[in-house]
Amino acid sequence: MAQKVKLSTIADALGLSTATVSLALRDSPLVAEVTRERIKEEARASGYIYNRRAASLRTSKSGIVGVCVHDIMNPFFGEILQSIENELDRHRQTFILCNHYDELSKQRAFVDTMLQLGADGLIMSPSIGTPAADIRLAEDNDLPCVLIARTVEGAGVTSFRGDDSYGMSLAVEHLIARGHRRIAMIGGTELTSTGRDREKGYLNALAGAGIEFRPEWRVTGPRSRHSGFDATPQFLAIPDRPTAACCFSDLVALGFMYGLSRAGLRPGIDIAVTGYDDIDEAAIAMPPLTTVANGQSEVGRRAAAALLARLQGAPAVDRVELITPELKIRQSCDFLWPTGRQPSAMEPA
Amino acid sequence: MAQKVKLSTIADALGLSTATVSLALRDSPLVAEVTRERIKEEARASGYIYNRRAASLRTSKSGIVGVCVHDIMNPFFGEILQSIENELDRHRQTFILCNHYDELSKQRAFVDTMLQLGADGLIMSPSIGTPAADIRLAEDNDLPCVLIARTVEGAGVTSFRGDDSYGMSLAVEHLIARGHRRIAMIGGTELTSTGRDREKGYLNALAGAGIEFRPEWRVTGPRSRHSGFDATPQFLAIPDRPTAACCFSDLVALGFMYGLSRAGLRPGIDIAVTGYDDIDEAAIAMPPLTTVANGQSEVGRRAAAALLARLQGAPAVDRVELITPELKIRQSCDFLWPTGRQPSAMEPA
DNA sequence: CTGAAAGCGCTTACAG
DNA sequence: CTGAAAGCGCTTACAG
Repeated sequence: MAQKVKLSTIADALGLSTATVSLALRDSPLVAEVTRERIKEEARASGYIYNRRAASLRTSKSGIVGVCVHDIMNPFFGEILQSIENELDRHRQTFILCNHYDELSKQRAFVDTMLQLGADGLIMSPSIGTPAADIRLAEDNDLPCVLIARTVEGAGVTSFRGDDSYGMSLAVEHLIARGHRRIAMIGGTELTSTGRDREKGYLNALAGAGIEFRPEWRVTGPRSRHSGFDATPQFLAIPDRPTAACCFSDLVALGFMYGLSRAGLRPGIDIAVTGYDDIDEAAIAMPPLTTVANGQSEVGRRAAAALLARLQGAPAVDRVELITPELKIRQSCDFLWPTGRQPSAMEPA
Repeated sequence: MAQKVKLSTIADALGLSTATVSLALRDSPLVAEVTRERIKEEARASGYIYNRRAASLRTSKSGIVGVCVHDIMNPFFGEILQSIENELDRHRQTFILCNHYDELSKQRAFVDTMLQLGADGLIMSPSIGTPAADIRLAEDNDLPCVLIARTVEGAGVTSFRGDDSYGMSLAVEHLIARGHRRIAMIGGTELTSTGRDREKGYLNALAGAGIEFRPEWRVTGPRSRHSGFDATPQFLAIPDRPTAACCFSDLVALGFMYGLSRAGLRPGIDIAVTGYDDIDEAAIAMPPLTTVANGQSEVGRRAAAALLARLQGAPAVDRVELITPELKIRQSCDFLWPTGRQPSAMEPA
């Protein structure tokens, strides 16, 4: 390329002013149809590239929405992200993605960048340890925020997520209804609202059935497939071994089932297992995973819509919007292997 | 917040010029130590936010590197992205991520945005159907590109990827060495260099062992876990059924193994299976997946390093840098189930 | 060591 | 319907 072409290049070539060119390129009816077409043609022919920094500096709108989550690779977020992206696309907002891996420093670097770039809004699944002040800092600097999946107390913004406590109780009640009395819960942490709420649901369901919870049933920590796998030995070592395990997420359940198989146990037969999220894989897994649909695309859609409303000037509202989860019964709590042989789930391993 | 604070706000408060403030904030030795500290303190106290658009407009450097791949949720890319991010972080470049889902229009929108934002560079796994001209457009507008995972002929830039043909031949030769003569290949498409090269490796290995390829062995298409699962019936319907399948990727293999189990067949026993990529899950899967390590973190690291060199002024070079893959033998080609029972892989289903 | 001034490429009142 | 001019918030020579 010879010289960078800018508005004035086009204006000069056509004997017009930059004002007219600027207006025409943005389809302003103020510019005569013919002029507009000549301008667009010239822009195309000269390889003009719109300088968004300059425009944004002038207008203080950037057309950018930042989206930041802790685990981009988790299919749970995949679905949320896709529905956010759809919604944003339709409003011609550019979607900028970030994976903070639950590292506060990474999240802060991203929020800073968004601030410096003059992003119009932010959607995030807040990192473990996010202080409310971090959210308020963004809000105070004209960067409207909407939260997904997790809640930050006192942040003063809306967060969209599934009703984790209710959802987990659905899974545990299902297990209880199938005759299980010793039920472990694998994964999740006190450090997130998700972990706390799902544990609450587990405990509530147990209490509701008059089952006395034993602390050794609670295996905290795992939030990924691999750590679900790694938790298996700890589960197997629980005295008076539970016959069932409700897992923090599908990923944890899937890894845990691998671990069970590795130990010579048959998930769904020797040990009943439930997941959480109902990711795509749950339905094709072996055994197909009984889980809780978490409404991810609704979370994404509504979060994006809420942010878009904020961009139009709607005020921040301090509220959590709960999406009602739904139990998906498949076969991981009572599985008939294709060979035709089906021992009872209660049969000792 | 009352008023937006900018350089001049700080300058006025301290009785200095914006030039001095600007210099001080960027740690210029031109500014006296004491002055610098006073300025930084004032910036902190007043909640100053650096306006990157303004700076970037002035300097025509943005500190942004765009990264665009077709499947962010694939752990294969997860590892690449993480190593790119590490490398970029160390050079204080902001990493902006995009998932183009193999849709050319999404990729184009992203490249456009990067151009308009004045990004410094671009790393991408080009979408199916990317014309070389798309890459050249970016390069011609001062946006240096480096490709990963896939190659675009004639683009004139460097691409980093595994030696797919060699890698696949490793997997197939392993199968052949274990006695298999009827070997299917599941997944991948002619539309990407990856698909073409892996198929080439499969065909070469067959030919090298004097095995005559039969067209019905080639099940094209699947590139995800779910489509690998869905391909199972087609595989099972192949006349004179193959005893083994080499899969296009680990994800395809994992889905295919689910499909096999669903059909009452035992992966690793009734049908030998290989994957490709060696994602984290391969080692914990049941059966543990024999696969080909594809050097993803090296791909990421080297691609980032190459881009960084371009940002320093290194010229574009038209070359493909092949990372040598490595066979990882686990048990999916010869599996001993924990129950102790181990039928031959050749035994009819 | 610090300051005054120009300029990056847009858009937006304001005139005409 | 079109143009002249100011200004968004920085940084960079250039002076002093």
